[in-house]
Amino acid sequence: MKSLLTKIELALGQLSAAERRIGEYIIQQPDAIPHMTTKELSEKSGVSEATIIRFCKSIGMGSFKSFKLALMKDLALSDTNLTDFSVLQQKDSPYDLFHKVIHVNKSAIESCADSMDRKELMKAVDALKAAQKIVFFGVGGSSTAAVDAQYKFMRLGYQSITSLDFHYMLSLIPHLTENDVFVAISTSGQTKDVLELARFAKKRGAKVIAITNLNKSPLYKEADIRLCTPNVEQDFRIGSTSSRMTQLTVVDTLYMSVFHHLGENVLQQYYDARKEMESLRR
Amino acid sequence: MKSLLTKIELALGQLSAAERRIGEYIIQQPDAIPHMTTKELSEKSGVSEATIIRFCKSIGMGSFKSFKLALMKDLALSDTNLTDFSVLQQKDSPYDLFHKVIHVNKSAIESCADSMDRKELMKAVDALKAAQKIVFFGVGGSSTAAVDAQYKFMRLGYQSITSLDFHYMLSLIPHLTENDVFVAISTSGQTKDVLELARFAKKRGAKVIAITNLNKSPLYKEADIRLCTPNVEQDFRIGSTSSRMTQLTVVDTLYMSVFHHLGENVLQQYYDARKEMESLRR
DNA sequence: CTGTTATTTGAAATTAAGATTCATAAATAT
DNA sequence: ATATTTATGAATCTTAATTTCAAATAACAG
Repeated sequence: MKSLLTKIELALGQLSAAERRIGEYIIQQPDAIPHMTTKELSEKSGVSEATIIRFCKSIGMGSFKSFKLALMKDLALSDTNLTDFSVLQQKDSPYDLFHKVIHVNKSAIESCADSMDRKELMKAVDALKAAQKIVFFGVGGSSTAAVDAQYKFMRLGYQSITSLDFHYMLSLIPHLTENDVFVAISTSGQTKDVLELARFAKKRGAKVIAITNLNKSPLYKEADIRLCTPNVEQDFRIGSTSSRMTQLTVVDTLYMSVFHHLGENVLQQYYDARKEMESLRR
Repeated sequence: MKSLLTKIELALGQLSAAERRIGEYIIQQPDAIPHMTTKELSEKSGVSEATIIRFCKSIGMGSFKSFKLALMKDLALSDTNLTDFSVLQQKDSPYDLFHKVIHVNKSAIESCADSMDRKELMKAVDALKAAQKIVFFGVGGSSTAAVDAQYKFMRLGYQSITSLDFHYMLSLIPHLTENDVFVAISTSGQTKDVLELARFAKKRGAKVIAITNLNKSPLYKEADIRLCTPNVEQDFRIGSTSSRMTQLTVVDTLYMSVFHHLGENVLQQYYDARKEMESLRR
């Protein structure tokens, strides 16, 4: 069966100038169409609303609504949503951007599967399970993952530490031993602060786990255990948005694995205690 | 994973009389709904159109349209039910868990589209654009989003503030004015600390934006602007993993929208300055 | 009880989306 | 050069979705 998009492509020749404009626009950004209105689409593609309705009829759809539905079904099936999405259009409204963000974040997470090494992951989980102290460190965009990880492992009963302050860390690391784990988070693997602290921690005998892009960076080379995030396009406009999603996915995995090993009762304790605290407050 | 219909069935108890009527009608004739208009459905189920809209919000859908779409997807998928994922198997290896986490996170982000209201989003972006100070607050799992947001808006040149410390916030809020924005982040919308600070900020005249689940929580009701996250299944074992992903997606959208408005040069400045700092250090 | 407040609800009004009409301009044929 | 067809968008109309508002009812405090 021919996909709707192929059909449009073939039809392009037969269409009038304005209708062709719409067709081309749709082929470029098929994922964006289903949540658009005729008005939006008309503005973005530079034709009138009337022409859009005519376009739908031209390619054999009874109404704009049917067209959107058909397109949606099509996209869901063919999974062509890998269409390069990078371009931000000048006229994008917040709602457009919202859908683009959803798409970018989803595909970032999806591509996590490619870069992860099964054995390294297992090693990391084993190390964390056995750890006495766990220290997380990341700066800039990567601090989000560090903070999140710290919180999650604290909930599991670990002595779990993080700070954004380099000097705080400098004072902390001397107390690490070979029973402890230092988790260094850096997308590029080249961030000076992270690298230096990781080296320091390693010198103290702690196991160093790196959550970093799959590449030949210093951090990648020097870590004991490497949990790799995919090299998602680092658009400086989008910032670290995508890489943060991948880092968090790795963190979630570590958390789930350790939690799964410890058993449910651990968290139950946490919740019971928390409830009590809640009732005490004020 | 729970189907939309199961979700409705479970919600029946909580709903008001009229809303329950709709719910029951939908459960009886699910296939018929996607083609109906609010008017038709209101006639058939014997309630007003307004109640139908309210029903959609009650079960966590941003609009009647989103509801119909979600229902359609649900019905289409019900046969091809993928790996039932909800249960964690005893023998799951870290690598298995990794793939489950990927799946859960992806679908959480996907369902963001259902609960977001286009107009509220626009209002939020406008408010942020015009803001003098922006304060983010979230505790527990939601602190991650607050920290991330604070960082992102700082990069855009805003006076952007967050802290985990309730008392720090208490000292900060008196200085807010009607030119400022307070962003309250809470999945449940019932967290005491968040709620109290949001009220306080509102009293000071600041605009209150809530990033919270679509439900009838106090925070939802009292906020000036509501950015709703979907009611993803809250398994206490998985923790706030999914809801954090949805919160971050909302934050990303706000960031992208404001950035897109300000123009690229803003961030360029930030990067230039940062490079210089880097070279100065040590 | 009684007055007060919150909740539920549908009628009516508003807003937004989609489809149609019609005048105009360009292309083509005669 | 004139008539005829075709393509197009502005304005209009129609329908659908959403919000507002006021009445009715339920819950509650004094």
